[in-house]
Amino acid sequence: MGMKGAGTRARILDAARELTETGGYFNAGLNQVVAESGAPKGSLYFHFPGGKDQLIEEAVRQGAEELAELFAHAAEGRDAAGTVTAVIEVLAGRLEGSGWRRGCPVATVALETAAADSPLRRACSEVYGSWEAAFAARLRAEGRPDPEATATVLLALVEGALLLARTHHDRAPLDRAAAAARRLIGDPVAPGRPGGEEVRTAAP
Amino acid sequence: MGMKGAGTRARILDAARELTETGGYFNAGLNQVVAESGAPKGSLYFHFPGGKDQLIEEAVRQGAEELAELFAHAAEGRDAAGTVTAVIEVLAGRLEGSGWRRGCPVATVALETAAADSPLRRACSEVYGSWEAAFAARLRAEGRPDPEATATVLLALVEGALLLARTHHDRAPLDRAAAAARRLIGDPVAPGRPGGEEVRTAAP
Amino acid sequence: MGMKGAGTRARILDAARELTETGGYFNAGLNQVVAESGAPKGSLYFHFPGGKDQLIEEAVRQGAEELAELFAHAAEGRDAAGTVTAVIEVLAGRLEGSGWRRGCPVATVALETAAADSPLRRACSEVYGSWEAAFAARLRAEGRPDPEATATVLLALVEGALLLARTHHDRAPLDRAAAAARRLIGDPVAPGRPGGEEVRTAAP
Amino acid sequence: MGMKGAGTRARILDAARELTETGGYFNAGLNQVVAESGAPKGSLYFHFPGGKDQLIEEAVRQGAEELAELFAHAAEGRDAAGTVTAVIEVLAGRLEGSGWRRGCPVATVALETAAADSPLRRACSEVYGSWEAAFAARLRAEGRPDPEATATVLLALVEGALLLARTHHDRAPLDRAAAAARRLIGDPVAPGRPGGEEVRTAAP
DNA sequence: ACTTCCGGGACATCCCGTTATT
DNA sequence: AATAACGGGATGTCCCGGAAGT
Repeated sequence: MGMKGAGTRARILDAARELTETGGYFNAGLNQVVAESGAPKGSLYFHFPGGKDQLIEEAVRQGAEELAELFAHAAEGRDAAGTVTAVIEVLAGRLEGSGWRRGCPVATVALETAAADSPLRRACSEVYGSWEAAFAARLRAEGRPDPEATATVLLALVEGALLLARTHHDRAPLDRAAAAARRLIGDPVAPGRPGGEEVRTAAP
Repeated sequence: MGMKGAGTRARILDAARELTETGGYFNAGLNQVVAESGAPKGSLYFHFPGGKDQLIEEAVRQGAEELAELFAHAAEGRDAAGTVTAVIEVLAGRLEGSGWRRGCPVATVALETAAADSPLRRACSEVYGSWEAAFAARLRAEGRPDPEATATVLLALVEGALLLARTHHDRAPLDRAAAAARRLIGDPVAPGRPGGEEVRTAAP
Repeated sequence: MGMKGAGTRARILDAARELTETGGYFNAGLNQVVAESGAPKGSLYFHFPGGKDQLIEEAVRQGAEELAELFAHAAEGRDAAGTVTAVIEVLAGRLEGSGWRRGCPVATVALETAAADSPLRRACSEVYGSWEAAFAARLRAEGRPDPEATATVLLALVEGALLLARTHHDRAPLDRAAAAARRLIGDPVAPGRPGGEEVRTAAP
Repeated sequence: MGMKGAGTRARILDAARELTETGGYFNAGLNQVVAESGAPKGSLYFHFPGGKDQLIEEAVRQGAEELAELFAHAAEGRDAAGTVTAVIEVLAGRLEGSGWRRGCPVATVALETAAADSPLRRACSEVYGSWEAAFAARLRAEGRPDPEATATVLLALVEGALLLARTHHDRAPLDRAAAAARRLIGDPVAPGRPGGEEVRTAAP
């Protein structure tokens, strides 16, 4: 593949990602993708012989990868609670700064295809699974109890808060979710005091 | 309105609600709505002169109303924590029992229209707001601190868990969310001990 | 027919006439007629069992009748040349004053149906014929030569000028047509000097 | 543009022009255009991305261009009066020979869109303006007085006569208009006698 | 490796006319 | 005399995919 071809492919993918992130699978009309990317229509099926589904799947995966890097960056030098706070802060800024367009790049497509058993739905499931795994690893490294369950809950909390914030055009749900996430994770683990009670949420 | 008309209108709305719940705004093609409801096509714009947007908005509101009644029923004779547990239990059953089709009747449309400033998005926002208010009232009645924030967080948690469960075709996220919700709400309020510390999440 | 019925019928006809005059047969959608007249839709086929064609034909005839009265009024106390001038003046005022909507109430429908052999086209032909006859009678009374041909030419001139004025959004074509019409009719007929040179258009 | 594409585009345009000429904007249903041209429906929006309005505008302009060439051909070797006579003769033949379908390719659309402020109406206005200018130039070259006004009047006369002839299914109005046009233009300009009185319509 | 163009179907919308009901 | 609701077809538009032609 020549350099020009790679550039075209990347621009197509970028346009598809943005449109998908904004409004889901059906919002990303191929004509619009072609128009916004400036690519010729014929090129689309050269670069994405699998058609629209392949294009959207790659767009979703690329958007997910972008977020994964963001998570990794937020985790540097922070414990789990700090990481979640930082991640939510970045997500809130992204969302508000884009006019409430850029939320989770996976969620809309996931819901639109949830009933089917398509590769697209499986890709979304895979992405969510990888995020959960990444966060669970982070919690496990800190010695938190039941890291898998907590990771799932934290992801659900973030996704749900993103949904509410986008719908209300108001970042408050994200801030409230951040506070709740800190409570769910619990206090910083003191050195030499491996976890076991951190998830207690109410005083005896 | 005649009896026949009311029946047709209800059937149209039912079909639209089911299709919307399954896959969002674009999944609910009007042709399909007409086909599945058995209604004559000419009647559609008689009953919904506002076109598809009016139809989908009413379908979303109807689906939301259905869930609100479910919430109200789940709350009878239970405290807040028990209510959330019961609600999630019902949602999980509904979701799994429908072949992962019936999740939140609002979420998909909310995400698809989040970027726009349409009446549809505002309707979704309104519905979420009413759910938050209902749950906040429940928490306030028990004397829980900061009931608004907690209600938002609980709704986000449920919505996010529904999203993950639908995407994974696995109810585990909902069960994990239920456990986390109980922790977030805290212990039952003892009589004579009005709230104030219930949101503490870790022992000193 | 009761009074209320007559009123409804008249309002329907008025709305149809206005819409037809503005943009022809297809511009007068029955739904719009019903909406603008405030009449119930069911009434339409009670008052006009012949359907849309009957309605539009009556609307065209009513518009034509209105103009015929206008012509008759303009002719009072004027000779033929003065009448044409006055008629064009009124038409120009009507056209400009209505935002270039009210031109000839017959022409658009006539052109739209010219190819067919429908009652509608025949009605238009009839109306034009009656206008030609009326003007020919006026010319004959003044002793002008070949009144039928001149009447046809004058009508053509007026209709063509209305068409140009409406299209250009500029009344100049009507004023130019008025001047030409005076030239075509010629000098006032002197008593005792029966016609023969009246069509001279320039002074010696 | 490939050869095949150009052919398809031309056939679409031809069908649209014929249907428009016959009965105006609404008579030219796109389905019928597609059917009569034999073009694939998908090609329509490839060749005319502006949709129906673009198609009809181009059809009107093409019909107008065809007539402009006809005028130019009729003017060769004839003075202004002879040109008008020849033009009307050709128009009458065209009209009668087509079963009263082919009149002015602009008029119907012009009237249907006269009230709006659409590009379509402006295109019609432009076409009429160019015809007036062409005829005014012809008159000016012969030294006729006030060529612009006369050109407008002649165009109005021809358009009006076409309207009447189409409506009546009778070419007489055109013949009468031709005679009147000759009178309006006046005698041939004698060499060495630059205009000033040429608009005299009757010999002393 | 890319463009033009074809292909036909689905979309939401609006059309005109009719039927039961009152 | 009028009303609510039906009935289905036509409209213009846009869709995604593939084929022909460089």
